[in-house]
Amino acid sequence: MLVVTWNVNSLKARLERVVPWIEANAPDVLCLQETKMTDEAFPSGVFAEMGYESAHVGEGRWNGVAILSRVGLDDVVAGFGDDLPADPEARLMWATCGGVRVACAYVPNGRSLDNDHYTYKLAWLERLRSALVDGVDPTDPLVVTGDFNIAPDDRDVWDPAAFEGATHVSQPERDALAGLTQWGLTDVFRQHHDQAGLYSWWDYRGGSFHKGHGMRIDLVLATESLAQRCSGIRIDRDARKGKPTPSDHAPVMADFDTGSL
DNA sequence: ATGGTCGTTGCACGA
Repeated sequence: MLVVTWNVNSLKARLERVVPWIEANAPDVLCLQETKMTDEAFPSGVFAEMGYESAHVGEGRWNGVAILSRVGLDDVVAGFGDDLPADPEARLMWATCGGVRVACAYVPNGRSLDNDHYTYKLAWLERLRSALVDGVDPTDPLVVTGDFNIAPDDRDVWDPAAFEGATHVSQPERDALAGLTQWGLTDVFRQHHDQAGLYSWWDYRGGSFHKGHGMRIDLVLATESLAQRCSGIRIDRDARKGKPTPSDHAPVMADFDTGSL
């Protein structure tokens, strides 16, 4: 089962890149972030014509997440699925696809360490951890994937020194991510790749992609029963190139041998 | 190609 996460930075603007990418790569499950559209505008008919069921949790101008699947799409839940007041922003959804529970997450950016949005980011991650603790059996096959807006360690940042005092690399953010892994999730990319310099996001500004100035912030986290079935994971840098304008994120593609699940 | 962002019911702000 090929599971992909891709922050598309507006599905409306990116549809002419996303459709041919799906045709070329045939993901079984495709998790999208930053669709930036309402549920009414979500092009479910386009995906249905390609053989995909889909569900979308959107709010309009900002945020928005979706899950596309050609291996079933059941028990869709918007948000954290807990009893607390709903998150005001459309950043999380769940579905069961091909026997795997899938969570598609767009973690808040944080903006800067002294910003209220950074506090929101840390609280959001803790709420996700609590939702896992309260609602998921860690021995079940679960993948939590999406744009985490966190570089797990310094190998995941083009110049760690340039990010001192900035978001995405701060210890509280990395600790919040560690809270998820301590619950039972594994960053499956690091099961297959040790080296530094493998990124999933490059700023549009200043020719960052051309210079190799990126970060690995789009993650595929899996529970142990699923992580041990991951046969490979790669980042499709080609999707960050060319015209029409690409997203500033590349798709991350993880293969799982789910036949025995 | 000797610089260099993109997206939004935008025209300032978030990423």
